[in-house]
This record gives sequence, C-alpha cells and structure tokens, in this order.
Amino acid sequence: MIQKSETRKEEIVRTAEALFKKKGYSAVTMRDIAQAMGIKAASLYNHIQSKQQILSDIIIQIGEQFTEGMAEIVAAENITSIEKLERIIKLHVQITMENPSKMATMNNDWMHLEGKLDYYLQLRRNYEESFRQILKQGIEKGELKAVNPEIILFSILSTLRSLYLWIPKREDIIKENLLGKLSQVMLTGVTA
Amino acid sequence: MIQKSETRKEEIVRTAEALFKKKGYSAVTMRDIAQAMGIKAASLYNHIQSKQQILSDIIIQIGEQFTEGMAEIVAAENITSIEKLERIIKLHVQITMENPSKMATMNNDWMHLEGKLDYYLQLRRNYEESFRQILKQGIEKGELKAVNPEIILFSILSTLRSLYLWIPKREDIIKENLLGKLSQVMLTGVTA
DNA sequence: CTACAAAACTAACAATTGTTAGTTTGACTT
DNA sequence: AAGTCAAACTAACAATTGTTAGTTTTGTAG
Repeated sequence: MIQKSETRKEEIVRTAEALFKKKGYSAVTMRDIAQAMGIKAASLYNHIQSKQQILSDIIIQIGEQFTEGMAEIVAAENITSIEKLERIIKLHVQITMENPSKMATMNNDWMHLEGKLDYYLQLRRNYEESFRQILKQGIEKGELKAVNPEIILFSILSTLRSLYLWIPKREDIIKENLLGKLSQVMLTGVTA
Repeated sequence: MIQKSETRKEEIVRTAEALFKKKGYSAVTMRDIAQAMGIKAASLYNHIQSKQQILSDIIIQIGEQFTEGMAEIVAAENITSIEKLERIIKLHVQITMENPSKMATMNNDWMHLEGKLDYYLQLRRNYEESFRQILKQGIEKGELKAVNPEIILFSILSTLRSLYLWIPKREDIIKENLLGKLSQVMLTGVTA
C-alpha cells in the first residue's frame, strides 16, 4: 500500500487543530503552534499563508465531508427514515473518530472564519435542511413520533455535535459498538 | 414589589457575557465591552477588577446554581428515577432560559478560568457524578434500559448543554411546552 | 450653592499579537 | 566540490492587548 507521507503543511494543521481544541482559535498564537513543533513562529510561514488559512482549511474540509455524506444518504432508495437516521449517526461517529480535533474546531470556532464564513454557513444550513426533510418524511410515513421536528433535530444534532468531547476519552466504549448503543438511546429512548 | 435595580457592575457583566457568547472570551477585548456600553475601556475598571473576574463571576454563579439544583433533586424522596431525570431536564431548561449568555460562556470558556478553574471542575465532576448515580439506580430498579450509563449520560447531557443555542431563537416552541416535548424525546425516543 | 462621591475621561505602559524581510543551515544531486 | 532547494533562523514592524495613574465631569444631598 502506497502511503503519501504527511506534508509539513499538514503537520502544522494537525498541530494547530489540537491546540485549537484545547483553548480555542483566538487563544492560540502562532508562537504556540511553532513551539509545539519545536520551531520558530516565522518558520511557519514557509508552509502556510496565514493563521486564518489554517482555520479555514480545517473547517471547510470537514464541512464538505458532511455535505458529501449527507448527499449519499438523501439519495439512498428503498430505505426507511429510521435507517436514514442511523446512517446520519454513523456518518457523525465516523468523521468524529477520524478527526476529533477538527470537529472541535469546526463546532467552536466557525464564527472566526473570515473569507469563507458565508460558504460554511451555507453548507451547514443545507445539511440541517436535509436532516429536517428526513425527519418530516419519517413523521408523515408514521415511522417517527409526531413531535415537532425542530425538537428532534435539536436533540439529536446536539448529541452528535458533542461526540468530539467523548470519543477520544472512551476507546473502550467505542470498540464495543458505540454506534449501535448510541442509535438505540437516541432513537428509542432510555425508559425500560 | 421592590426591585433592586441593576448595579453598574452587573451591567458590565451582562454586556460582556453577550459578547462572550458571540465570539468567545479570548476574542472579546475590554475595548469591545466598553464600546458596547458607550464608554472607554479604562472606565470599566471603576467597577470591576479584571477581565478574568468577569469570566469567573459568570461561570461560578451558574455553576453553583446547578450544584444547588442537583442537591435538591438528589435529596428528593418517594420519586422514581424517571421523575428525577425530568427534574434535571427542568433545571437545565429553567437556568438556560434565564441566562442563555451565561450558559454559553460557561460551556465554551471555562478553560480560560485562572484562579477558580479547579473549583469549577470540582463542581462539574460532582454534578456529573450525581447524574450518573441517578442513572445507575434507574437501571437497577428496572426503570431505565440496561444500557451503559455513560452513553445515556453523554447523550442527555449533550442535548441539555446545547440548549443555550436554541432557546433564544425559539420563543414559540418554548411557550407551548418545550419541557414536556424535550423530556418525551430524550426519555422515550423518536421512533413511533 | 456647595460638597462629595460615583463614574467618566485622557494618556500612557509593557507585553503580546500576526506577519514580513532577509539570511543561514543542512541534506541531496550533480 | 559545488550547486540547489526546502526549511529553518534572526530581527524587526505596526497594531492591539489588559491595565494603571491621575484628572475631570456629573448628579445628588445638605
């Protein structure tokens, strides 16, 4: 298997996103990032254009990954709404397991985007709208409870968006089917 | 009804927390806060000791409110675990409706606490541990599904901690029983 | 009208910020 | 041995940061 090794720029982004996760974009300085790599701040600029570009790279990459994933789910045929919800949950778990720090950065620091803020917001609105449509169809078909879809949307999405906080700490839980149990709790509740 | 009018310091905190909610503690400057009040940054120091004190006031006040609320729930007798969960949900909805910006600040900027970080973390650990105990009792008594309590805890708490994002935008939903519907979705799920 | 306290102001500080310019290092290739 | 090129370095900048000191304004009670 050929493995393209990490470029220096990717290394910087990876270092930066770990710091962003801990303290947030605004509280992390270029000197912090440089120090974590064992070099001086000015050296970073041989590889990246600006601090803002690091943020933008992180958020847009993940945002587009969600957009693609949701498009596939929407396009899936012969599938119940419940199964679509399960696939949404799976999408979040997968992306979060592979990029916990990027997820933290997207969730917490999107408002510091400068050039690409509007684009990001559009991706997010579209994603949420697709989610809403799936819920509405589920209610129409009688597969979901007839509760205000906004409440369901809020409730599920809040949990999924917080996954980055828990996944890195709970390797144990993950290995034994986080996905199945999480789906069970979110879809069928907790009462016996 | 006698109404103690807001002190200047409280006005500053209220202005600051709204800005913290939008951009986060680190991205808000003392000049931002001052400008929002129509005065100069130096004037703030007639009323407060430091930027850090503003943050600390906000977070500790809310943190202690949760601690007190949870203590009452734990102490309640002749109550099922389900009813305890409902009271936890009610506690979050109430505090969040009354202090959406403070909730945002506590959730997003606690890591920037300097003097009182350890105290805050202790409050939070105790709160989560009480929550966990309630879940375990519920499972033992057969009132809750026998799912790993960590997953239930994570799932419910994620939703409750995100309430600050939605409550200010959804006056409509709130008036017609947010509490009941949210409890329904979180406790009994969404499948029909 | 005067006195006093609250709350604003101006001016400045030392530290830190993101970033640029120009230079040096060090590992390969020829 | 000489040349090349990525990637590090030093030094500096202009702007912004939280905060302080000292002074003036404002409103109210005697």
